[in-house]
Amino acid sequence: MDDLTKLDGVPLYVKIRQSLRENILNGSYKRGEKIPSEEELSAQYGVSRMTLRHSINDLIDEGLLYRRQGVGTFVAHHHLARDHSRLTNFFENSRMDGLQVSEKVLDFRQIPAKYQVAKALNLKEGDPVICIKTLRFIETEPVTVHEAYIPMALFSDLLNMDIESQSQDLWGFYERCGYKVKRGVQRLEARQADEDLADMLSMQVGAPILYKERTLFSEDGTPIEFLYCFNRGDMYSITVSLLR
Amino acid sequence: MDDLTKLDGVPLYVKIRQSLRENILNGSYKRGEKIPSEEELSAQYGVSRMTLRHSINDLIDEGLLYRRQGVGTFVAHHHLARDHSRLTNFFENSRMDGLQVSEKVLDFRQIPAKYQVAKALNLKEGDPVICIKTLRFIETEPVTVHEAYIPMALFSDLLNMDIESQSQDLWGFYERCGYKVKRGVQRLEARQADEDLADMLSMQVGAPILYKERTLFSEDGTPIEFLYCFNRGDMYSITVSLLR
DNA sequence: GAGTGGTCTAGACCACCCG
DNA sequence: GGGTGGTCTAGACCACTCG
Repeated sequence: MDDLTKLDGVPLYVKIRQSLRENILNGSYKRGEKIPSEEELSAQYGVSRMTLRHSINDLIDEGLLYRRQGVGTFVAHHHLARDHSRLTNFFENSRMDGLQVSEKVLDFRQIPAKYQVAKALNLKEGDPVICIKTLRFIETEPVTVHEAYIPMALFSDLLNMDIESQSQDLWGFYERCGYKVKRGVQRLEARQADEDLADMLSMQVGAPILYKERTLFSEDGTPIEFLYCFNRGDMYSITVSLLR
Repeated sequence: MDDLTKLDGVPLYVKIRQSLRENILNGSYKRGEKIPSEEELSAQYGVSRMTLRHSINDLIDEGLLYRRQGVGTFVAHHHLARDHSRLTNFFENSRMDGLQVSEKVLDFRQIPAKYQVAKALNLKEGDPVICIKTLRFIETEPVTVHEAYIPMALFSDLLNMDIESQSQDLWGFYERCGYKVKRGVQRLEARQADEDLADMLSMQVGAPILYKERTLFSEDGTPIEFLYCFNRGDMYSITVSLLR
């Protein structure tokens, strides 16, 4: 039993979680039905009940299972698409949908932080930040103007690099600097295109824009990036899933 | 030790979690700093390490702490506002901000489900649903047209009730019927007001609308409600926080 | 090597739900 | 009363990080 852990370095609760997930997804455990009790399953997998509960807790967090005290553990009726409960980035998202995406760098330089940027990044007004402004395309159509600000104090290396090679994988760059993206807070508004935006996004002045402000944080809570994002209303929607 | 559990019925890990949370929020444990090791803390609280880890895991989920294997457990630098990572409803939200909110019922009747509604609620096209359409006001300003559909099969009781008394607490009504709101998936778009919307929301035709579609689910994954929501762009924004 | 978190055990008693 | 999940223990060994 413990041998299994040691052989491949994969914890038992991860293997059991995977096994249970397969049973749920392939229908061995049917939607709405009770799965075997924790005692039964721990005997079946040859582990202690605590270990088995670790696996089940993970699957409950994913929304695949739910518990009713004194009754049992059940398969949820509806399985939420996992993608939408997670923070993802534009290029990941679009490429998963099989779309051709590209971008053009409009601006890239160090500037002093304005009030809102400084506040979001936990800096003082005027502290140095790097501004990366890009225009993003899906299949040759311009869809998004993207204006990101990152603290110079954390990411000054970027100025010595070729921005064209980094701009499509900023999150990877952050991670290589020791700041892995873990959480984000975003605010969404409906706006209208002004002349500049209309021009860049090939739309009419006054056409709807899905406006997004977002701050990204690493696991330790350091603000990594503050972003303004202007999305063509007719080409772009945002899906999120939330817990009560 | 166990006495504590029995006296008031509050589990130890909940008490310890609360104690740790207080130490973090009042600054006894400072942002970015290491808290005592798990062994130390479990001795301090007089519990086993597994119980202590239960408390810490909860605080990590909340974003207050993070772990680094082989190093220690640390207080996160930034504490996300908890409100925004959770599904909340209009009246809760606005009243917490101290605003006067009200609503007018525009439509309330049983109809056959159209394709999109049926699909979201896991019904067949034409299955009976209840439509509740309302206009919502903040401080006498109309801000939202709200069009909810709920399965007749689950909530037929509503037809015998006074909708005016229930419409501001639909989630409470769902819960009293045995379906507690637990998860939701929403999709957001920027649109423009057509003549009807412009009229209802006292705005000009073509003005920006933050459009939202949302499906609510109970813990067991049953779809409870499907919603179309048209929000005045100049009065309404939506904030969400997400995990990577 | 010392200290830390990651995993795991083999039990135990309790609270809850249902027939 | 019997079955279920909820909580808890007192250890153990491992993997990782750092000085």
